[in-house]
Amino acid sequence: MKRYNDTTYAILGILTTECKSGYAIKQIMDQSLNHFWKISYGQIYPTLKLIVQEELAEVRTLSSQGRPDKNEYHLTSKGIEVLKNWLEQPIEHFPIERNEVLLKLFFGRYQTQEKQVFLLQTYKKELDRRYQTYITIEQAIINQNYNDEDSKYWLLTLDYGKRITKAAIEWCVFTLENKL
Amino acid sequence: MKRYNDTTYAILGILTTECKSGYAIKQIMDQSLNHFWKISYGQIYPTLKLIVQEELAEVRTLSSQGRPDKNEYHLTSKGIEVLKNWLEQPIEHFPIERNEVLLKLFFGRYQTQEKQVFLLQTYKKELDRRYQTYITIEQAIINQNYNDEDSKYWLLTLDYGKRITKAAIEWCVFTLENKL
DNA sequence: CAGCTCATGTAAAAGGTTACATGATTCC
DNA sequence: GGAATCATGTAACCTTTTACATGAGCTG
Repeated sequence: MKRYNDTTYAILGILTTECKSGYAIKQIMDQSLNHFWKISYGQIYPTLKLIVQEELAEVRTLSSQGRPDKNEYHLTSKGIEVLKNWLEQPIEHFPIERNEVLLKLFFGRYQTQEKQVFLLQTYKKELDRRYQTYITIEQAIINQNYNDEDSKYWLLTLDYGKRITKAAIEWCVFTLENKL
Repeated sequence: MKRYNDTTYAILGILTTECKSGYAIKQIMDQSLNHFWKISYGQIYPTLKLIVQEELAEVRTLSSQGRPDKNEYHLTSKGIEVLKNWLEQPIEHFPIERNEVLLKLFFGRYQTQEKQVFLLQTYKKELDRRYQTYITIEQAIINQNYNDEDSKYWLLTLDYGKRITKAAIEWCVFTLENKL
């Protein structure tokens, strides 16, 4: 079976939900998947074109008065097959995050202690902000989609985000208190 | 001050250590920075060329018999200035890791439970392997470089790696036991 | 004598971001 | 009246990976 990149599979996956336009894909990405996947319009629209070319989805154009036309993409059975096949394949590349904060700290010898403290405090603020965002999304999913089959899995990914973020916050606190 | 990309700063930073050739940069990357930064030869050699062009480092070619010539790159004072300046700048992009495991789990509805379990077990194995690697590197740093000023910071980044990885492992265990 | 390590490098392709262009509606 | 939202899309650019090329010495 022909292979596509992960971005294509991510979009294919989102097309199984209510989100069926380029704009809606971007929205759900920024809201619900933001902690482990993000994507720009510069990828979304060309990828949707590819998906139609490959007959993984069909496009239906809805012209609403006033607003620009909306393209709705609906998965074909081939599209669903391709998605399911990808889901069954073992993971090839386990993620290694690129972390600019750690990169700077790695060369901390060339920085003043004051700047190091500032770096970690800023990082901690960002992590705190994220943690709160996850809780907000979690509540939104629990309130809105409690009978949706998807929500179980969405909550699992959020739990991951929360745990990782909490560990990172604890590292910040510990490092600021004891290690610099 | 002229801006370069993070890869350039990473290499600049490594050139402050004993590692001064393209090959040695790749080695330390794969060993000590691997948990938050990685890089390929396809980036290293062109970037080193750029660094010399920009007069951030000077190159000294050592021809050893038998082995191919070795290029040693030594930072200029301008190079050190550029590095220090970057270290002082606030972080622009806080990392968002792309996680294929979570992406697949997000669409878990289209996968069998059996495959979900396998996915998480494989991920856990990889995380366990990583955790062990961090401990090994930690020991190596403690034994070899205990009087090196850098080692303090290197251990801090390893502590981060360990904490994050441990949190991820705990999520795997919890999810496998209660949530699928 | 096969395979690994040391050592440098390039070219093509893939992947991704940013900036731009367009334009109506709705909210403050 | 200005800003945000809805909505689509492209082009240039930047970044990164992969595959290739070369070749000696050392290890089992």
